[in-house]
Amino acid sequence: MAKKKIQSDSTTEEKIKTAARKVFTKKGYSAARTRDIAEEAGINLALLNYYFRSKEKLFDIVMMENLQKFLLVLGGALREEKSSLNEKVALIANNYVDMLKSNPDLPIFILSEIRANPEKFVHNMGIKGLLLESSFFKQLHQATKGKIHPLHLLMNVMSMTVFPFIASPLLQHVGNLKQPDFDNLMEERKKMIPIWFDSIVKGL
Amino acid sequence: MAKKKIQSDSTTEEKIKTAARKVFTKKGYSAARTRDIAEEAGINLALLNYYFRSKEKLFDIVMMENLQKFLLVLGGALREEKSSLNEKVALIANNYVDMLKSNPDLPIFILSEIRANPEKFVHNMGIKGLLLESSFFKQLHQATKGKIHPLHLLMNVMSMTVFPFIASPLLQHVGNLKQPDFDNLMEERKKMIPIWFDSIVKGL
DNA sequence: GTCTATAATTCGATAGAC
DNA sequence: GTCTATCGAATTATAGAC
Repeated sequence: MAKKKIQSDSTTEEKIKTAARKVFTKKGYSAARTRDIAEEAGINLALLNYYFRSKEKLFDIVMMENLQKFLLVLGGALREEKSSLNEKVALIANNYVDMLKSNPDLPIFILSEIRANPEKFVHNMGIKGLLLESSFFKQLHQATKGKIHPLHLLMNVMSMTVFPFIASPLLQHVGNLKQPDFDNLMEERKKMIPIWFDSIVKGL
Repeated sequence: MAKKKIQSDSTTEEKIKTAARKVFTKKGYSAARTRDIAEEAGINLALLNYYFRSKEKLFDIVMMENLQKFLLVLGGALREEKSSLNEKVALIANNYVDMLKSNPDLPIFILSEIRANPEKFVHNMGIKGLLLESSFFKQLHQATKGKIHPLHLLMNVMSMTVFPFIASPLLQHVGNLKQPDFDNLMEERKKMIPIWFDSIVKGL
């Protein structure tokens, strides 16, 4: 408990983890090279194995951190007990857009690696029954009036928020957008997604 | 023009391409092994290079085919001149769900590879100005009443349709769904997405 | 056209000096 | 703890027999 956490990247171990996070998240497990990580960290290749034993063990750490970062946004809404459904949707949209503007490669990294290795990562995610028993899910269920599965509404919120970041290179091309244009659209979505969500619910 | 196309997989070249399509689409460029492709095709490794010269050249063929398959669904809606906006949305949702049920790895493959190599694949896509000048885009623009960027509406349709397939391993886990349950949800979305889209437009 | 055998390179990991 | 040097396995690609 008495950690000596002076700075984030002060120790060699932290420098390697920071570099690994950057390289793995950008290129994925298979395309990432341990030599790239070592160079990015400004240390020698041997040190990587000295601290983390293998590429896979280092990757697992990065994967778990990234998975937690991604699910924490949704988890934050689940822990809000007394807020309304629309407030939770607004919270999710806002927090995801803010987080993904700084981490645009995160969703496709997570979803690719889970798909490549479901049995390995689909556990230890801590939200197995957590979602289905949350007040958020109950609110979703009420909003559907029994007409559709509550998961549809959750899919819609997650889709409209996260997908544009996954498809951004394609969207920017077909929409003839520069990066600032795209960022502006994402900012607009923060306030529009709750409105759209409300329209969907009212139209059921 | 006078092709001798007897069967799809009759020739060795076609067998290799079919195997490559399967392995590359499932695992991506970096994780795919030419040996896996050769084994999947039931031929020797040397034959792969005899027909396609290199892993990368074979990959480029698969990538272009997959990119075309993915964009053709959207392109189909762009070519519908006289149908209404809601009809086009229904067409997109139906065709994407049908296609992605048979090719669940397709979207994440395309979007991952484009992200890994934007400058290489973002060209030759044939829909640069095609979208912005289409009657579909004009209809989207009219529907917004000048309140939001028309791309938002396109993003919403694509998101709600495609994203669930990208995130299916995660969604099936947190929603406690088996594969048939998930497929049923996707079938429901074919008819719900046009309704939800209409609600969004009316709520603007 | 198809195969076996192998070359050439890359990559993850380790031994050993300091 | 950190480095240089190198090993061994895996991978792409090719040479050459049939």
